Amino acid sequence: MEKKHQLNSRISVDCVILGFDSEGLKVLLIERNPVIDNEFVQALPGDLIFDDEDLDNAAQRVLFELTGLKDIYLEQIGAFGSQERLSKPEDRKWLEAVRKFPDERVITVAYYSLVNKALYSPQASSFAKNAVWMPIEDVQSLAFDHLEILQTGLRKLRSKATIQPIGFNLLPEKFILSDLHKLYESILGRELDKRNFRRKINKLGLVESLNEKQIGVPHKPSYIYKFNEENYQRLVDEGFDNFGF
Amino acid sequence: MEKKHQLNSRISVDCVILGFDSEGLKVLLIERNPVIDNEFVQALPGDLIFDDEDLDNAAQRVLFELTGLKDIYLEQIGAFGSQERLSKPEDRKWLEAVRKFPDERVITVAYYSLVNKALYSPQASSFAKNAVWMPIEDVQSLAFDHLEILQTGLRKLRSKATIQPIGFNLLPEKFILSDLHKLYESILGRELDKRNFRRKINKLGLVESLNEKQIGVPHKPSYIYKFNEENYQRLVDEGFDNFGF
DNA sequence: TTAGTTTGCGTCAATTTTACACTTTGCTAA
DNA sequence: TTAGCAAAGTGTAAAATTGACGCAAACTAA
Repeated sequence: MEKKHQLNSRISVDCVILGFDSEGLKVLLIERNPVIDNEFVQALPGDLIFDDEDLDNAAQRVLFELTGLKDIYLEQIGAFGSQERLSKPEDRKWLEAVRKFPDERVITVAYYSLVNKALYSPQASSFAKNAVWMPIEDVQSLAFDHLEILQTGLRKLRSKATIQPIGFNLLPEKFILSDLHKLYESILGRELDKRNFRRKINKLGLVESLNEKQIGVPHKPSYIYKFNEENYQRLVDEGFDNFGF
Repeated sequence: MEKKHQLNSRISVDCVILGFDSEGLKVLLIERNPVIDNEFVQALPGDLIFDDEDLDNAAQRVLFELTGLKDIYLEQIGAFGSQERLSKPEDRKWLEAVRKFPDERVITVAYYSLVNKALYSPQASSFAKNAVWMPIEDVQSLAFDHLEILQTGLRKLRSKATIQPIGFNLLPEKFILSDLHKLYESILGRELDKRNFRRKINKLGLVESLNEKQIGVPHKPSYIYKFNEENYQRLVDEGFDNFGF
């Protein structure tokens, strides 16, 4: 049997940044500078890491360099290392245009986050021509294996949302219950009965009512709520249920 | 600002192989050939990948080369890429003894599996001097950041076990309910009421009774069961609950 | 004043959870 | 043969949770 070699590879990071607003879930994509014609290939923000930075820092840095987004809590999705992940023709051309060693194998470590879209205005820079929020249901094709990464990230988010509360960073400090309701429906991708939803939220003590109401809305105004930090944190730590079996 | 470089790194894989038997959960560790004195450092089985193999294959290969274990279903835990992960003095010495470029940064991708310990007899080879099953509660220190990897793997397993049935690959084809009961107690690390446990298993249709009993046991013999493949698979696909909220 | 819209309850039946103890069966040792 | 051990196997009642519902209240805009 022939002796194989343990050669070097490069490591990159890719970020699945999901943004929530009243229209649903969107994902932050960059459009690469076209190397041929007017081909705008969309991709997750991602790039090679430096040799002297931790993975987590690299993800933060790369995200910032490409989109201007800063101080985002990123959670690892996993590593993607298929040999063919860079071999689509349009990707090859782009790599040849921008990389010193376009043939070198790259293994990527993906991260994700879910943010309150209203708080962030991405600004494309570096090799990103544009940075756009794309409704997840409209995403058709992405560079490299980024579609697979996106789907894995979404699955991870959904699974996480059924175990832990979500929303602290996603809603403004003061919000109404139907915002939270919509958030959960968006994430889980299905309808949840309003009354049962509210009952559960109340039982968990996840939110507390401020004594304020909406004003100027053309319907019965809602009370305004904030998260109960103590209970929220407890549920993050313990999870909703530890058997579920 | 100084221009940083995107240098090469090496990629390794590490395997957290958990084995279940009547005594509880154990983890498969290798002991490296000592480079000084009689220092037997324990480590997860792991090594650098080749440049022409997928991560998943690399994990299979490395596990086989070090321990002889083959055809094990491995699930990714994630990537571990801290800069200091190789910098403990005893690890440095070992790397200097066995690696061509001991200073090069290595990012590792970890995998885990839970197997029926009785079916596998690890045989150390390559740079592994010994391969041993170690009760997880006895693991004190491991090479590199392997303790952190082990803990992350355990957390992942526990979380998975509350969402999906577990046991198909862990118990022999025919087993008794108290085996399954012990399995769940081992994984979750807490007691489960026998009657409630059995009721739930029955309701889910996870197992079906063969018309056989244990023989030769010094107590009332149990009926022998097998998994109901159909229901088992359905629960793997659907999970126990998809809101849990 | 009315129509339109969303909020914010509340209830009932069905299911699930939790806590808890005793009898049965077969073997073993006296 | 018998007594004792060890694990198997079973039932029930109270409490909590779920799921599927409908309707009145509050506010604006026309």
